Amino acid sequence: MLPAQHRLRERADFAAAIRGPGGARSGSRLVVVHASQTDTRAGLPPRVGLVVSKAVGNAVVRNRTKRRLRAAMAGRLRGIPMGTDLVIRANPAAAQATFAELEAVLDQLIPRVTARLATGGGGR
RNA sequence: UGAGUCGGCCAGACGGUCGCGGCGGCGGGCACCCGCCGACGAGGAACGUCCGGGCUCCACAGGGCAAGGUGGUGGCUAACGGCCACCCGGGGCGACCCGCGGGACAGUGCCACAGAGAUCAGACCGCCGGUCUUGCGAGACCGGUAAGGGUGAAACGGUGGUGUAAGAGACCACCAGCGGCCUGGGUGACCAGGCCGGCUAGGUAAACCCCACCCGGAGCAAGCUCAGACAGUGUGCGUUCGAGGGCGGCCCGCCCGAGCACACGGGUAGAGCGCUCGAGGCUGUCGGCAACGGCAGCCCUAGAUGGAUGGCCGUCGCUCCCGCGGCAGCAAUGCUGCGGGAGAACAGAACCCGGCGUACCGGCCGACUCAUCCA
Repeated sequence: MLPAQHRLRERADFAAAIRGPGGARSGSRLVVVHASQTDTRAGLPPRVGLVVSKAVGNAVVRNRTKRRLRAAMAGRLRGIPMGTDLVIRANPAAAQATFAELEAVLDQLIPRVTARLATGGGGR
């Protein structure tokens, strides 16, 4: 688990990051990254939430996938702007990916969504 | 040594590094939070949610019906559809294994195809007797017959005899099976033996049904406490002659009872408790064939809530494959050394226990059976 201040835990926050106004999204074969920024959280630490559905695998596979994504994100929190909420959604292919592959795809996708937020825009 | 049966256990190990959860301690601080240290932190099935309980709420959890479940006997247990022992039936040379194992003389239904006939059965062929015809080979009609053939999963006991025109439990002996009685053994299911009877009875209850026994309902989003939010309006019924409610159905009884139902509109779903000390685990001992129980000592062993118990790296061990060697052997093959490669299952607590069922790479230990060899 991530430190408590970096955890996204309310259902409403998940919905806002995935579907809310002013959100950005970028995806690949392994994962999809959603991001949003709201004025009420300006200056607060970034938060991350994970979505791993049953399509990914059984409980053991889902747990392992979440733990790897969580471990990969723990070292990348510094690179995320203050006040940003991120939701990482795992695709079924993520279950077979190695840790290095997951790290590579996150390094590619996270700068892309945060840049889209900065340009004021909902890059869909 | 080979083949096999049963039972139990394990579920890679160690180290480094970066993290997480609740708990305890210390400090900053004392609203809330942060830092450091310490021990602890998934399974044999945590799984499926198929049974049984505890616990919580429904006033008590009452009677009957319906529905549902269970089904050899005795025991164990909080309880069970579980477990143990035994009985009966079946399989195996054996260790042992398998059985949804009450009732088909309470009633109803069904039994395809084949076959002449399928449950108050049935004369197709055959066998026997009589009458008639005759070309003396036989044929037709009437009657008797269930011993033989043929069909079928199943054809109204089996073998031998008496008997007869031919036959038949028509009669007799023995055997099988059925019913009744008696004696002995066992708590019992049942077993052993004797006598008598009528001579013979199909299967299916996982079809309806009958019998005996069990069962109130809902579930931790149970339930309790606190905090917070909003906004009511209209219609109908009713206040001991009573609406409505009592958590899946119906009736009776009992209880609560001043609000309830419907339509439109509005709001909330946050925190804490429940939440882990329990039919608890381990060891020893006693009783019991055993399941299990009694006693004594020691131990405390996950409690998350977008959901912790992990991510990454290294070393060693295990299994399999390939290559090159060594030893034993006629050979198949077995053991072993080095190098390279691959693999490591099924699966993740969510109130807690007792079971069942299902999934699973492999490894270890013990008891026993059969065959062969040696002594």
